[in-house]
Amino acid sequence: MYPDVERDQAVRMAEVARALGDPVRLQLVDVLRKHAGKVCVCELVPLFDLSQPTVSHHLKVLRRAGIVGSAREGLWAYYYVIPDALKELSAWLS
Amino acid sequence: MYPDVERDQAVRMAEVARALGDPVRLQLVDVLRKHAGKVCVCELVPLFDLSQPTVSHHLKVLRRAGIVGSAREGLWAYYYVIPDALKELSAWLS
DNA sequence: TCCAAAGATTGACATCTATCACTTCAATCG
DNA sequence: CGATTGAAGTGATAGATGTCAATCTTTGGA
Repeated sequence: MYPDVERDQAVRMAEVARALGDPVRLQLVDVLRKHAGKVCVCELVPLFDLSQPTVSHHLKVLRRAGIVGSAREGLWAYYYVIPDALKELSAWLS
Repeated sequence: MYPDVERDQAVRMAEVARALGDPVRLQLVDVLRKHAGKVCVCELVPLFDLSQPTVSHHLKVLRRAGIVGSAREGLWAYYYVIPDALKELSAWLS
């Protein structure tokens, strides 16, 4: 009925969707996007009623999915949304 | 730093994203969308290297997330994408 | 050199998930 | 009615996930 032109693409997009499939991670991305720059972890943690390691874990999931990147500056770690990381999924959804 | 204007919205969108966070389910939605009408389960099952109950399970997940609907017609069950089900997430991603 | 602070990692735990074989349910047709 | 067929439900199981307390690592300052 249908050739699987989509298999690899589906795997990639599902990976991104799964990473966004948690309210905390979706809000993290939302904050990072709205700030249009890098945000310190120390600012992100107080936004949630979660321990620091848990927030760190969610950021790691987002990083693994290629949605965010991080940069250390001194004691602090800054996170930012990787441009175009959401593009493929966004285009498919539209 | 940021008021949680997004909490409920984030929960809703994350629910949709999580449902799309599996390659099989994403492909199911893709097929249903492209057919722009209802598709019989008996046509969906052979598209995947999965048992019929597993495909049925994935369709149930999509139904619970409000992404697809179903209609029985005689022996057959037809599934279709619910219009606007992906709208909120799509708009946020854009 | 030693301490304090930011953030990541680890270990543990309970819960959820994807999958299948098996069974059940519902509807059509002899 | 009885048999057949499409599809959903059940039970089981291996693996993933979200969370925290405790620990480790790295960096900057006293």
